[in-house]
Amino acid sequence: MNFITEATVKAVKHLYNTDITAADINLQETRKEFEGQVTIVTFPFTKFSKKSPEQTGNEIGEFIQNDLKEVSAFNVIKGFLNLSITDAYWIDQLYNDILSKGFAVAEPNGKRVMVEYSSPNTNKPLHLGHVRNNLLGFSVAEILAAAGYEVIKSNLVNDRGIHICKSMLAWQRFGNGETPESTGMKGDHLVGKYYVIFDKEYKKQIEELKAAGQTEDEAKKNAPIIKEAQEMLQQWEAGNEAVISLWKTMNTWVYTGFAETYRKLGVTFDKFYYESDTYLLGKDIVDEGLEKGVFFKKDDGSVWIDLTSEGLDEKLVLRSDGTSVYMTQDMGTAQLKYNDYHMDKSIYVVGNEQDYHFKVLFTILKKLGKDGADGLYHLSYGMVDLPSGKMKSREGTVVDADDLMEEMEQKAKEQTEAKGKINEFGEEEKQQLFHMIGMGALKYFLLKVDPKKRLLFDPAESVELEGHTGPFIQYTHARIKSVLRKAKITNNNVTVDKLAAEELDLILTLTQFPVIIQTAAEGYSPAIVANYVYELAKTYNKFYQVCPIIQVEDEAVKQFRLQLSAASGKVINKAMKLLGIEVPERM
RNA sequence: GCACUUGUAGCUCAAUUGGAUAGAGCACCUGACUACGGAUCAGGAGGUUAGGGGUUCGACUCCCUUCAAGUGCACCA
Repeated sequence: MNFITEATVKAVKHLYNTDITAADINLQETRKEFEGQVTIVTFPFTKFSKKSPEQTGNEIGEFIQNDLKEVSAFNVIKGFLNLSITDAYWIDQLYNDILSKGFAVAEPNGKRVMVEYSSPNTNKPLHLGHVRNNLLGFSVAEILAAAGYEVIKSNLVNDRGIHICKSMLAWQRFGNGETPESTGMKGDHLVGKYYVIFDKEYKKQIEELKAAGQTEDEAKKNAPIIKEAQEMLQQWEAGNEAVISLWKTMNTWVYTGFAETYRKLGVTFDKFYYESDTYLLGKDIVDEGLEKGVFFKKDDGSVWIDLTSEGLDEKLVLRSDGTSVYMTQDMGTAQLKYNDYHMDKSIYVVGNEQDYHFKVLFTILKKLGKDGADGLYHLSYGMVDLPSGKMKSREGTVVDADDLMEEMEQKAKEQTEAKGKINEFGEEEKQQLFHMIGMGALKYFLLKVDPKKRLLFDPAESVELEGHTGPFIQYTHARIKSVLRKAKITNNNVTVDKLAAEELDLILTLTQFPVIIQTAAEGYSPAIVANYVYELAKTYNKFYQVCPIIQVEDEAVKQFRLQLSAASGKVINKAMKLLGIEVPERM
């Protein structure tokens, strides 16, 4: 729509002798109830036109209509100038833009971005909250790549700390040598089982101590099992061979399990960082900060930064005993990542309970004048709630990722078999399809909501395959493919005299796709893509209902509609790919 | 208590970033196929955009305020 903007700039210059830029022009799609396809909001121009909005609109409209052969008519309603663009222009858009190879393929913008997501703890399996994180991270990475960035997907694995020692200790104590092989359990689930066992035992001991007269706080500190876990952590840090060996063994179980979950989720990573490697980093940055006067040292030796002038608090960056805290580590890891990749932007996909932490971290790095500090962004997302309330691991109300995916596939299987359209599929082909549909439902359900909002996960609604869902869009794709199987495209450039309203709508929607990608990339929001592709599928279905394709007699019209269908299928496929969702040929 | 986030139809979500009469899906009613795929389409009903003020040609969107929900405010990660 650049040519409209240019003509508007020209019109304003000519009529009112005022220079404006493209940014001053508010272009939007014309609302359905009015004539035209493109609308210019002319209220802002009245400042220098010194005329009523209507008169201003008419003058600009007249100028543009004379200036551009593509503009066939215009009308003005209040401060809205609606332009009608010729069918010939839209048909040309279909062939030379939408159906061209380069459509919605952004030029590389020469910028590199890292998206860090997933970042699991290695003491328990992934749950629904992680699923939201993983899908968001993966999709944002795809969208950024489509918008022209070079993308590195990274995963910072939290593989050390007291929580890991808890699982290790409980396994040592109560495990009887169980392994994933001996039990047939997925490794991450097995380790998670012992994390739960630890917690049970810990609670039991707390109760015992309380019964013996200790306060809650005392009991929590003095329970023998927690002391043992702490001791184990110290041994781990001291490099005790037996502890390290157990740690390696159990972590390997977990990684094998995670790899399976990631594979099913369809997410991938280019680079893994491990906290066992990075937890000591950042101390040199503390020194640097002290030198630069950004940090200060208290009498007890602890190091702080004063952020009260930024509206934040004082924050500890190094303990009085010289050991690191979370912040120290994250400063060091940020530096490490930057040294590795020199990226222009660095996205952290982390839940919104850490908003404050990242605000502080980014402020510190900026104050230190670190390279890349301006490109830091916390993609903060809301928690996932269940209809019964919050997910709590200790109360066993978490939704396990593996179980969830299994259920979704099962539901997809039932529904698909009931339709009976894929009876000739082989067994493996069927399984793939069920997985595709089940995951399509799950992914779409989680991604269609604005990331920053809390998400209510209603299991009954999530397995729904009708309405505003992933399978609805997949179905539309399968339907298009079915049409294209039955009638072949033989003419690649056929034209028609006049477009039906539904055809025009469809082309208009299709042309928006590149803009949608850019908007989604700027806002780090898969939801924008998700809502767009739903709109597109609906628009296609409407077209499909009203406009016969194969049955139409006029061969030119038939060919044109086939092309339009092919274009729709292509864009649906691409858009869904940005969400990490596959679309089937039939279902 | 302080800070941040959120609040839109009965429910789950949109709204081109300040634009026209706030749109979809689910649920509820009414219609459309012996088929170009009905996992679809057309229509009906459903709203004081949490409440109240303000800013302006124009406010779900910006500002102030009240209310409600969530999260954070460790020498934990």
